[in-house]
Amino acid sequence: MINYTDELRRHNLKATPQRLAISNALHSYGHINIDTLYEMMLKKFSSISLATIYKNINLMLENSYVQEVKIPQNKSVYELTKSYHSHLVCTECGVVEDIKLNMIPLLSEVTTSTTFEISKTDLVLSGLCKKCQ
Amino acid sequence: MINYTDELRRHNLKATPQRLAISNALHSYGHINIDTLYEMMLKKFSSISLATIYKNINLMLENSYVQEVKIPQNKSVYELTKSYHSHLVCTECGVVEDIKLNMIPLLSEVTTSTTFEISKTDLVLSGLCKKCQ
DNA sequence: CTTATAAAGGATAAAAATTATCCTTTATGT
DNA sequence: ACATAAAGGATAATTTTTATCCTTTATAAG
Repeated sequence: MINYTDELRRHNLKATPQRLAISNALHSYGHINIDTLYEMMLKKFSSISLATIYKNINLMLENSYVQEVKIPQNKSVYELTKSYHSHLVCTECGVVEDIKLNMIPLLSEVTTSTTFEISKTDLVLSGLCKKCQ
Repeated sequence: MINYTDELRRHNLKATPQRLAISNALHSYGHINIDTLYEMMLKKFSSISLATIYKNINLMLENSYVQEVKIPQNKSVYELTKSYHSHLVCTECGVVEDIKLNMIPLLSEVTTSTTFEISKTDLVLSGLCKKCQ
């Protein structure tokens, strides 16, 4: 159980018990969708409202405290913001993993072939994890 | 106006007037979301149902006739299936462009660092297009 | 060129997902 | 300790997507 009080405040978010619990759920799961997060939260706060989950995730997104990962043919998952990385998704069991990849060569390829000024890169690699192969 | 009759049939989809129009809308727009597609279709079929749009897009996705592109902080757009490519998205005006990038080096990097067997790669590069810079 | 039939379209209801509202409670700066 | 803006909970309202039901139609076979 990490204490995320300061980290929340650093992102201009009041450190409420619900937000601390969301932070810990995100940390322990790594990646979690709204429904699962709601279920997890219900265990700690039996009367928490689903609206609270939505309001918080949206606010946390606005304040860059969490990131959304859009998963092909599935619901988005959320993660605590950390240094840049890509994602691996298992199409069988749905597990999501982080992976650090060097995007520099790709980005310079973009620079030479287009006039876009890229500021953000979202890469999701789908396939089978070890267990599901 | 391209005739997509054969192309639809090749994907086991009956060539109805509505589907031919959807095909042409996808072709002329390149990338289009559900709402815009519905608006476009209403011009040709004043009484087309939104349900028809959803049913067709879902069926076309199942039959790999179209692909979904999940856009960060926005609604998904759809495109006719074509050879593999990545996407550029302008965060200002929302325009979506295709871009061919060599993913081989990246994928071999994945192979050496993980046990995942990758079968699909979704890359979305966000930034500013020429006009919006 | 008919005809039979499975499938598609339209209208609409239902369900699912997300956001807004309103009032009570609480985190936090002073 | 207190004042206050903000957050939580309950719930309504919206929005998005899917299901249902009946009519129409694309298409394959004769």
